Amino acid sequence: MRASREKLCVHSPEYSLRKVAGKIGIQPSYLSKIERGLESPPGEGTIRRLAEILGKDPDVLLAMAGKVSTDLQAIILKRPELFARFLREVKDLPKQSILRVVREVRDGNW
Amino acid sequence: MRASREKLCVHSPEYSLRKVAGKIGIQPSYLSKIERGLESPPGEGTIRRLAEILGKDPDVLLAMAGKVSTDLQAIILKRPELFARFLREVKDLPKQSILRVVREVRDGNW
DNA sequence: TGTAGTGTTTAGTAAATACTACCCCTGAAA
DNA sequence: TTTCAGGGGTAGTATTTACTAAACACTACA
Repeated sequence: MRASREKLCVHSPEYSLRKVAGKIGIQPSYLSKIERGLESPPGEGTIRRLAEILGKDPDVLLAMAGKVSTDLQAIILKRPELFARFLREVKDLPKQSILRVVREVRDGNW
Repeated sequence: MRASREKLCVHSPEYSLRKVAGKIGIQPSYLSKIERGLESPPGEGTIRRLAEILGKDPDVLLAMAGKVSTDLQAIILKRPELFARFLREVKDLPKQSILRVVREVRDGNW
């Protein structure tokens, strides 16, 4: 994650630790510790703002922090039996099968 | 949730507040407050033990507490892009469609 | 030589989470 | 009539989460 920021920083000083920390509304010292893994990862909001600035997928960044987005949690919480079963059944399937299912379902080819 | 326990309690004194609290390893006063909604819901472990004793689906009890089981979270965290997309695409589908997907996928009709 | 910018260190904190420990009152059975 | 199981009340606590604030050290450059 540090690497992402530093790559951007080479091209523009807008991505220095202090600038980025300022933009996402945290202290530079805190961001420094997060990047070096000395501090447990920040909250969801902070991770999302960071993802946006770095141009990363928020779900992936959240996953790196061991967190599941609250909107995904809300989806599961609305129908817990259904989605619990769903996830446990498809969890080991190859990506292709799952994507195919998503596509078929979404396009209504039933 | 209180109702579940009390229903069982009518038939057997094994389900009194004290007995149940003892079995799941918490103080009776704590269980009392949880049942009356005076206390924020307990941790996942406690909810799971309670679900087992009351014969309830742990995923449903966890959902009532606003929590998603850590094993489901782990499934998402392993492939966050895939499952995030998946959940957002199927979230509004009727139960029947989703169950059908589960069945098709599980039975390997592909 | 100073000053502007870089990342880092140290110390601390407010709020939430997940409880424990102990005491109280009531109503039915012994 | 006491005793004991039932539920309830009050207060406190350890741990975790998600940070802040202030000072420190290094580099470059003007």
